[in-house]
Amino acid sequence: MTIQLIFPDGSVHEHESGVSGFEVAAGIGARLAKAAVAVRLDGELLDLSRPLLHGGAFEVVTETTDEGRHVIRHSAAHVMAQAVLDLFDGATFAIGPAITDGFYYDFNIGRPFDPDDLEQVERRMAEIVEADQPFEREACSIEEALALFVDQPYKTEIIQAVDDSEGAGGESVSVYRNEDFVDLCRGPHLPSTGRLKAVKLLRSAGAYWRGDETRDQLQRIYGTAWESKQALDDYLNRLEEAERRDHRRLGNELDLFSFPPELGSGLAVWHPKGGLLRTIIEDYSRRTHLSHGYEIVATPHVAKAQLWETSGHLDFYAEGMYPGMMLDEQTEYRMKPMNCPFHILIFKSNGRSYRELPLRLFELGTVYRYERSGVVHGLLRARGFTQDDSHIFAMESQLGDELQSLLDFTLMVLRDFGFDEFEADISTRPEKYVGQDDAWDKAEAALQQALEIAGLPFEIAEGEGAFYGPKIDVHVRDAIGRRWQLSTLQVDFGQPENFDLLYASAENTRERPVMIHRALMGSIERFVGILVEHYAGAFPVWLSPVQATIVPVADRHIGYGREVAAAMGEIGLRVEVDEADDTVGEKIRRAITHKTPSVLVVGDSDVEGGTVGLRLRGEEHERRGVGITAVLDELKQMAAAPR
RNA sequence: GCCGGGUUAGCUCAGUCGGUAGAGCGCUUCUCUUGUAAAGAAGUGGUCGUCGGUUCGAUUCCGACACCCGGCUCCA
Repeated sequence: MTIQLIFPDGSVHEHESGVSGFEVAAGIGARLAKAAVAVRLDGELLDLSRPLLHGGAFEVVTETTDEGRHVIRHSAAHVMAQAVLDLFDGATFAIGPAITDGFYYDFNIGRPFDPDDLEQVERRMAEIVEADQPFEREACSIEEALALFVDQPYKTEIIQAVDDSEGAGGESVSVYRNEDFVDLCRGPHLPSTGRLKAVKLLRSAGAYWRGDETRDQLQRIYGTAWESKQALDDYLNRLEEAERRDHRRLGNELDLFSFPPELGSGLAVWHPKGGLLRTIIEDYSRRTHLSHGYEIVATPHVAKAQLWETSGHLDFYAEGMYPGMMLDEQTEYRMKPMNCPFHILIFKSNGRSYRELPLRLFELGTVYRYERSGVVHGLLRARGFTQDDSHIFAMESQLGDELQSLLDFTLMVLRDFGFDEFEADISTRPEKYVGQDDAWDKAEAALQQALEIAGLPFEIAEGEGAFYGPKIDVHVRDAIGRRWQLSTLQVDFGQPENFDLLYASAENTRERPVMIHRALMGSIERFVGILVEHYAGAFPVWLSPVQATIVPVADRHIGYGREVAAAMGEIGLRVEVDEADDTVGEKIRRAITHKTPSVLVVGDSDVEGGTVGLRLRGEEHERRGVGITAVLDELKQMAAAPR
């Protein structure tokens, strides 16, 4: 009996039924066979050794693809589990998937791993790889599997749940064996452990069984595995690059901000250069909101607890709020975790007409959220931060148009800050929700349509919406490909209800408006953190706190340097004169390490000719003797804000 | 909040098997007056995170707390 395999190029090839994926790959080419780690038949990934029993779309999965690396990492996870079970008596193991750029496995060895343990595990893994043990797949019944893993409570639980993602599902499960190690696994795996060429364990950490904090705390070991030593090194270099970009490190080196322990966890102070950077960003934000139909408001940082009861925050998110303060006898006050109730009260301060809608209230509003102690992370997750927050009050009929222009505005802002790769999520109605079904339907459709018109790729996160409305989250990719969630556009049917918001319609009836909560940068703190990492601290000129450093060659050139600085300051450039008693080389080095976009060296010939030596970031050579007017023009142009 | 690791000079870090500490950079001063990524010299700088315990003696050992780091969980 023969089967027909359809290759990716559309060609059809006949093979004997039962032929292995490896044999097919070898028939195509020796190099392909060597690089193969698995095959895909009609969408299903199979081991190279697996007999192919039916025809269909066929593809060889090679080691340099994401899927191929996934197979490598999954096999590496198995070898790690094998090593741990070899080394630690009574060790139990839970799950060990491949993840982006690596893999992990969760264990219980009755104590945490220490760094020496990891080295030992890594050495044992190397021995297993050296032994080149074949991975062998077996199908077994649930009963057989339970007997096989009788000493393994986590495996037993998985088998009993017949978890489709772990075993084959249904009546039987698959296991993989190499030597005396056996693990429950769907596969596929490499043909043998010897195919692992570049594996490294990275760290261990606690993790809950099934991700549930009420269940066992397991010990997770993270590792990474690649198709070659070179690819592993490249990855490790990328990790180092990410570390070099870490906003906490750069924030310190560039003197932008700090987190004094005296203030408490998650609370930043902004140093002069960071304060300037923030102000530039905030000014941009106010400017663009004003030119896009928003009105700026300002609101306090605390309010009566009663307000948060009306808004529902105390019901749902009390544990995320700072505790109350008792003032004026019996009145409790709370720090604000959100700005919306304040903006709502501004809406309510007047009777509103449909003619005023959509009413867009904007504020750089500072909020305080009591983040759990283990989660604060520099500027990216702080306890006090400022949102570029707006609440839009609109008629339901305006929702579609409003969301669409809002999305345009959002993308404009993100592009202005140097992001040009976007992805979005639409989060739809959860199980418990407020508002009418048809209103939800319309809002979800409006969100989706806005994304389609803007041409953004998006995914639908079913049931992930807040109870009060659906939302769009916009993610960007940074300069080294990392994904960050920035903007959120959120429809709210709940708060207008809670606060009994009304407007007078054209027919002079009282109607309930719909609200949109939205933040584009999200939090200014977090946005700055992401910008620091995106630009590795080397901000575009318009954002640089210091746009030019003037370096006098000798003391006698300081006066001229100051004149040049004054001329630059007059056209709005931010300039410093480095008057320190250092050599020219040292001063230039300092300016460069501080990521100043332009360095202007002034010496005898410049004083004489009214020129400077101009060194721009990114240009290979400096330019000598450039006339002042030309420099001013050039820098002014470079420093122009996007709008 | 949970698990693990950590906290020594402004920064990055070494060190003390319990007898109160060191480097590089920075900073200050002096000399040099410099032309495109580190001139030379001399200084300065630490309640060894906080509080308690053990001890003749604690920066070192133990405990609690604070803060940081890596994960988990959470993220209106």
